[in-house]
Amino acid sequence: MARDTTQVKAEGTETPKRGSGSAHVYKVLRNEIIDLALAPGSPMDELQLAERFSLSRTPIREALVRLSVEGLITTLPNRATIVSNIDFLNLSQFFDALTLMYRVTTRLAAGHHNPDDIARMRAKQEEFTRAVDARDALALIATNRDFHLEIARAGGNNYYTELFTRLLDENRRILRLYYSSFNDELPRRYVIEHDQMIAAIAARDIEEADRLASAHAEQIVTQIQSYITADKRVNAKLPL
Amino acid sequence: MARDTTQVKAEGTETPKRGSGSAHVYKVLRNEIIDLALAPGSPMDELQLAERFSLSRTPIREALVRLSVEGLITTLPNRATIVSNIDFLNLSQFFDALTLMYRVTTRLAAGHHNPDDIARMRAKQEEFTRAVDARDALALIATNRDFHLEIARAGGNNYYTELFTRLLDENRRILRLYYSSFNDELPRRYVIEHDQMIAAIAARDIEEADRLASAHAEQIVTQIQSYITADKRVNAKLPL
DNA sequence: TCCGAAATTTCTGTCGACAAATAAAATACA
DNA sequence: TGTATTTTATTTGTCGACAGAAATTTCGGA
Repeated sequence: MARDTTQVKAEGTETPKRGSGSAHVYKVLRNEIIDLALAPGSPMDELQLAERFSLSRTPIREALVRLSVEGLITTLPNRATIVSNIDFLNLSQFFDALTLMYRVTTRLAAGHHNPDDIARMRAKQEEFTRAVDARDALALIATNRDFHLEIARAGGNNYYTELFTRLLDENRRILRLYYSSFNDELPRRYVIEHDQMIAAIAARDIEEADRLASAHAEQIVTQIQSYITADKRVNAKLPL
Repeated sequence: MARDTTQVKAEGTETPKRGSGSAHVYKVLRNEIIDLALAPGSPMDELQLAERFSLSRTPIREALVRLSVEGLITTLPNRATIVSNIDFLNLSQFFDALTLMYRVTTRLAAGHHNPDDIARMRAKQEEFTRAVDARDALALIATNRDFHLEIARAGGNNYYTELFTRLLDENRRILRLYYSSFNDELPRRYVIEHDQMIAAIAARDIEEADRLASAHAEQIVTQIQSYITADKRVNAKLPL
């Protein structure tokens, strides 16, 4: 019973606040999808979700539409909507876009940032370092995402930040598949690379920031690729 | 009465087809927003739209959520949802992203295309040329968009195609403001540049394709900028 | 026992209605 | 006459219900 997720009580158990219903459902489901608490392919029954969140089907439906636009779920017309599969066939597209966004956002951050941005990056980097020290693979994946999003925000281009968010979330979903095979080597290197990136951005050295971002992206891409090729059950994940 | 758009009859007046209601509303509204038939800031009354499309509020609402996620409309909580303003303050973000997508998609097309792709590009380019010959500014804007989207599709990266679609639609919206001030010079040049781009892509000359895409983007950006600076009523469009 | 058609069930898409929240109008007061 | 407050009206957010489509089950025939 993969869909038997724990009941979610409305936060505070007080005023559920008019209009917040669908937003709440959206956030919860989104996190569950990204964290793979809801497996790709698992059905999203509206009636079941309505019961779980103690809401009518209408706000549930609104949340599902939002998720659908973002590509996190797929709706079969007149049939069940399911959690979107991770598309292992188009991974190269994904890697290409991810690398480009790493580079572009880092470049922009190097050019556009203000002191507050650097402070925020350092804070996120500290969280990331803590996750590495604690050998908490899940927190590591999440904080790494947040760190790079902070750079994107500092870059100040919303079009890039939005696409990058999507890509990093998808990345988080993929990495989540392999979190058990994490070793200690790579994360250590990531900590160092992150520090270098912050330094280059703070120094407004665009070319150096770009170089570091490229190398960092390369690391992550090859890491994922090695996980995938090492996975003997790869055929189990290929959507047919 | 800017919102008094012509009544839309269900296509064919036959079977409205279950499940197509909201999709239809979405498409129609999307086009009207992009074509500026619905002016930025104009309210999207659900009841009014329901009456206009002869539907209940539910499918209307679903379409509005879709548009909202794409940023085409803005929803004030518990209040009217309005057509999003064109953000003249963040134009540089827009130009930056547009230029990058022009370049990246053209590069990918030069590397990934197959013969069918070239044929499709030529077809779109022919439509564009016809619009230029007919001095039809509106068709010119639309067919230019379609031409470049065809290149993006040939490139084969859905992440880029999606972002590029958004950017080109936003561009179409901006250009629509200035269609009356179009002269004959620039479109002629665009026809030539488009032909050169097709040739470079067909020859799989990635660097040349990139160079042409950059130049093309530069043209368009400076064109828009000159329109904006020449517009004395610029303050009327600044969202306050 | 196995296969195909009919019946049933399940779930989505749509509808009309009600309640909360905001905006607009009306009223009271200085 | 101008401003603050109450009242009304409009509009969104949510709900329960119904009808159509698919999937599932049941039933009949070979």
